[in-house]
Amino acid sequence: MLDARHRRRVRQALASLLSHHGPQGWWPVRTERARFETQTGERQTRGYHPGEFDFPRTREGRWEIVTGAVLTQNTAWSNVERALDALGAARVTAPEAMLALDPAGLGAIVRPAGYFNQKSRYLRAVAEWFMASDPALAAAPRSRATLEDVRPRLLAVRGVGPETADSVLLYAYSLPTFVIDAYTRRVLAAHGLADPTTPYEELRTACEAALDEPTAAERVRLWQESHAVIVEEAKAMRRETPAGTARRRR
DNA sequence: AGCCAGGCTACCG
DNA sequence: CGGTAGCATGGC
Repeated sequence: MLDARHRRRVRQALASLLSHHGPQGWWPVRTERARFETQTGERQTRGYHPGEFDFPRTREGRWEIVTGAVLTQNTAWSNVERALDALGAARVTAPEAMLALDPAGLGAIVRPAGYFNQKSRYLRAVAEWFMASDPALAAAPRSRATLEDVRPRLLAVRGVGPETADSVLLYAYSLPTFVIDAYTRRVLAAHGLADPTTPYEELRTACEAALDEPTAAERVRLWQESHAVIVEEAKAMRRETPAGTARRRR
């Protein structure tokens, strides 16, 4: 997995996925994209911004990514959208607004995303982190040093594990870290590139080594797009072999 | 009718 | 360390 030949195969597989699926424009930031649409008159749904890498542009957008990253834990994105809609309808779109509610009240709003008792507690915990950390982080250099400073402290927040942390750092703050999730493991395994049980940190450093780029900005763009096309590919794989059909052949 | 979904915590040996 | 139960809704 870590030798030069495997790194090359990972890079080739990613290049193929990138050209096959095309620009993705992750992470979807619905509120900001809506504002952008009105300004330009473009019609683009669901907040994705393919080919543009300067999102999110606002505190509200960064917080929406944090919220979505927590809500999507082991949960279909369609259910997360329902919960985000409910938060918007209730005007609970800032960390301060979530902390102003009691946990049960917040849980009632995010109910469609499932695990709502846990997730309302997680959201309140990460709201505290966000209010304390976002001002400096938004202005910090998008460097490995910034990443290594903030990542352990984000991981210390209740409800934030490695995938949630890396999604926030990569997509809300454009920091150079690679997101490993169930999709990543499935796609790598399908290409015979990694054992899906490989520990998180090991997979992350391996993917980062395989998909290195000359500059920090290019690295972040590649890693943002890579995770997005891995998700597309994994969903395509699922459509071709739905659960229950001959996954286990012989 | 089940099985599954972009995890994480707590607890066990 | 590796393994597992519990958490919950909506789609197929």
